[in-house]
Amino acid sequence: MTTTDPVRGPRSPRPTEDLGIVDGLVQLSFLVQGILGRAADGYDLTIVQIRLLGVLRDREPGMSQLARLLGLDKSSATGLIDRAARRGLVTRNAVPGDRRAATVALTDTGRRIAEEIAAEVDRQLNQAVSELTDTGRKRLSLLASRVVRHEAAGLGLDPGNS
Amino acid sequence: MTTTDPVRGPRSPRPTEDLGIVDGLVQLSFLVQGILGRAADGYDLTIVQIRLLGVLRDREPGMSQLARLLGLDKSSATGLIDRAARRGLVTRNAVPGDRRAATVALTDTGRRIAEEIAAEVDRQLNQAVSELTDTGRKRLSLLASRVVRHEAAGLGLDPGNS
DNA sequence: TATTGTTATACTCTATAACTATA
DNA sequence: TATAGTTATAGAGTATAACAATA
Repeated sequence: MTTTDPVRGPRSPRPTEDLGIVDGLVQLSFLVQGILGRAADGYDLTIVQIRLLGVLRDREPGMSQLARLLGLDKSSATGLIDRAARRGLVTRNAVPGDRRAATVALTDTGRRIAEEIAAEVDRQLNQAVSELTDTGRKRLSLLASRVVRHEAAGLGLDPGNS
Repeated sequence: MTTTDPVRGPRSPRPTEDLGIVDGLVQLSFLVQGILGRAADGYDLTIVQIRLLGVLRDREPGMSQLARLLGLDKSSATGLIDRAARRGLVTRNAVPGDRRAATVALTDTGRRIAEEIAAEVDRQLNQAVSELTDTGRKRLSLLASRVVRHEAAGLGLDPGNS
C-alpha cells in the first residue's frame, strides 16, 4: 500500500504527481498515524492510549460504552483501562444506581497529558500541511470533514472523538 | 478553531461543519485505517501484514532494508516475516554473494491476496468519498498527494527506490 | 434472563539486548 | 570490527469464551 508504482519520469519542475485518491488517502493516513505515534512516544504512550485520552476529554463513559466508542471488545477495554490506570491517567468510578457498572474518567494528570499531546499533534500536523496554500488547507479541511461526516452518519454515529 | 461558516448551497441538506484541518485529518486517518483493517480482516490478516504485502509488490528487499521501509527494528521484521511465511504469503530467498543475507519475496498466493485486498480497499475508499463531487475528489487527491510528497521529500525518502 | 464488567487464554506486533554467522 | 539476521524476553493490544455479580 505504500506505493503503487506510477510511471517514474524525470523530475518535473513542479512535481506534485497525483497519487490518485486511493493511494493518496492511504499514504496520508499513514503519515498522520505516524505523527500521532511519535507524539504518543514522547510520553511513552501508544496511539491507542492517546486516542483513549482524546475520547475521555469530553466524556465519562462506562466500560461497554467506551469499548463501543473505540471499536473494541469490552474485554479489550478492560486491559486498556487497567494499563492506563496503572499509569495514573484514568480512574474507574463507581456508579451510584448500579453496582455492576463503572465509569471511566481522566485524572488531572491524564487531562494535562491529553492537552499537551493535542497541542503537539496540532503543531506537527500544521507543519505537515504548511506547503499548501491557505485555500488548499481550507479545502482539505472541508473535504476531509465531509468524508468523515458522511461515514459517521452512515454508521449512525454522531459526535466526533479526538 | 471553527472557521467562518461558508454559506451552504441548496444542494446540502445540512451544512458540512468544518472539523478543522487537525481533527479532519486525524479522523480521516482513523477512517482510512478502519477500512484497511476491515479489508485485512476479511483475509484473517492485519494492517501490518497487508502493508507488508503492499511493500513487496514491487520490491524484493533484504531483512534490514525491509525493516527500514516499514519503520521497524530488524528483530520485528524477523517475526513479521516468520508469521507471513508460515501463512504462505512470502518466502525468504538466499543471496548468492553473501551467505548472511536473505531477501524476501511474495509467493504467488501472497501476490494474489495483495491484489485482491488492493481491489477491495479501492472499492471501499471510493465508496467513502462517493459523496464528494468529481471536483472535490480530484482536489482531495491532489492535496493529499502534495502533503505526502512534501513529507516524503523532507525525510529524504523516494518511494520506489531501494 | 439480560447486562456489566472481568478473567483466562492465545495470538500479533513491537522494541531492546544479546547472540551467531559471515564479511 | 562491522554487518545481516535471529533469538530471548517483555510488554501492549486484540479477540473469543467463560465467568461473576447485579439488574
